[in-house]
Amino acid sequence: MLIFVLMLSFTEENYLKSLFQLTVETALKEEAGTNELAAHLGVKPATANDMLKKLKEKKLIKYEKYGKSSLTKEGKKIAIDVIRKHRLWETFLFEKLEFSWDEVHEVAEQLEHIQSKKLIDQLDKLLNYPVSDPHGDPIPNAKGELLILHQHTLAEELVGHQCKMTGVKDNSSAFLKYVDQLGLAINKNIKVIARHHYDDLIEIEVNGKRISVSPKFAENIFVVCTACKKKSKR
Amino acid sequence: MLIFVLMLSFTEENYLKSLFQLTVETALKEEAGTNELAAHLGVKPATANDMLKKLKEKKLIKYEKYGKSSLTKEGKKIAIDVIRKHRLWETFLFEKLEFSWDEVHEVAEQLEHIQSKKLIDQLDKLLNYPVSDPHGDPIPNAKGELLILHQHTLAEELVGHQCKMTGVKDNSSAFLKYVDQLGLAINKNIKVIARHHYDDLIEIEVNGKRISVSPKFAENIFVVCTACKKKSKR
DNA sequence: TTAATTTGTTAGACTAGCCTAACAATAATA
DNA sequence: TATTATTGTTAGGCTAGTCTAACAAATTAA
Ligand SMILES: [Mn+2]
Ligand SMILES: [Mn+2]
Ligand SMILES: [Mn+2]
Ligand SMILES: [Mn+2]
Repeated sequence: MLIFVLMLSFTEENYLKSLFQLTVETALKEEAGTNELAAHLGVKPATANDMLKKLKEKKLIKYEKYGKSSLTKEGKKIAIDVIRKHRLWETFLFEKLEFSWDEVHEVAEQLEHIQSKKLIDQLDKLLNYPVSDPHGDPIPNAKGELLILHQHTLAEELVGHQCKMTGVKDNSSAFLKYVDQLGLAINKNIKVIARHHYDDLIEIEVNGKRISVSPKFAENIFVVCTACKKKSKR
Repeated sequence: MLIFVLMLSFTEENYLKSLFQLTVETALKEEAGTNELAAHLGVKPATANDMLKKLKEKKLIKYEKYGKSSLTKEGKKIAIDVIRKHRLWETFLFEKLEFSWDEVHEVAEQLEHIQSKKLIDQLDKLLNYPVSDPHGDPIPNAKGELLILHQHTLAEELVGHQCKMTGVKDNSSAFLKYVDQLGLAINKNIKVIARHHYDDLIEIEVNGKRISVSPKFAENIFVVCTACKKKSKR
């Protein structure tokens, strides 16, 4: 019996990953538009359009002319696998190779395309089956199961509430370094002191010190409210 | 001041590596032919010819129409860097991820193209600055210095001499598994018992047992003679 | 030293992945 | 509803890397 292994290029894998991130992972919608996808990947719509046809041909996405696109079951499986590899590599770089959390993403973008089941499973084992990466994002397990839980952001937190930082939305090096600078980090306790309506700054207390952050900043910090403990889905 | 980083494709890196392996590393010659290089890379001569022109343009090789090719200083530097990455990754897979020596090469072929100086230097540190890979091949250091020492092969060893296995020439999985099967491994002591001229088999003693190996097999086993201790260059 | 063989080159074609420019369909708005 | 803006598609072109087929140069053998 001949097993057919659908070998995808780096580019194809990246399209599937992007589509996943624009739909399933943010759970806000089931499908994404061509321009949106192109923008997310940093290519022109015409380019994305070609690839959408190709991925449809390979039965990895659902796509109809002038319609939005979504992943098929098979496409989703591949996207999750790429994300698993990305996050395990980020964790490896952070835990074992002394990388800081703002340095890991760029290198993981390359490493996520290495093809070797044994490699990734052994890496998982070496890291002791981590459940989240250095940015607080959940790592899919070997079966492709991914915990998708909606964390709310600091921007949505109520005044007076105590919460704990669980992750970041923006993964850019610039943002992450800024977070470091302010003394924030995953698992830090944050108390929302006040919202200044004059300039929309949010005053918080962290490490026993008071600082003010912008709404843009606060929207990129995931927190879990230690007070109201309410469950939610991402 | 703008620093020009010559970004090479996987393919270009592979051509430089191949050229290095056909020339410098085996020290038998300074230059390689187009057909020879093409065969080593598994492409057609016409394809290699195109790339040779391109690499000449980039000043990474010396090449003249109808002539042999050789690496420039810059080309050599890049080739050694790729080889360093390849062998460090092989060592990592072997030492940290429970890969066997016949499994590492294939994955290292992919990993050797990842671009990150920090990654490779930290990997080197994690592995405690290894000097040779699982196949006994020398690992270039961070400065690009590569120990090129000629080891002779079991096929050249004299009858009656005692020697120690130091590496393998053939890195194929098939060969390496065969070596395992016969109870041979790096650092094993081997005594050459006899040469059977009838069928050219070489009888050796290893692990207290006598076995016979073919000339083809013996030519792919590097040894150092423990008796005659003579120095030599590869 | 001519002929045969080997080695290397050129021309032309193909695919993947990207682009721009022109256009078509859909959605938003007046 | 008609107009405008947005979104998506097509056509055609580019580069990198590969191929085949035809040919040219260099080497080897007769
Ligand atoms: Mn990342
Ligand atoms: Mn991450
Ligand atoms: Mn190898
Ligand atoms: Mn090796």
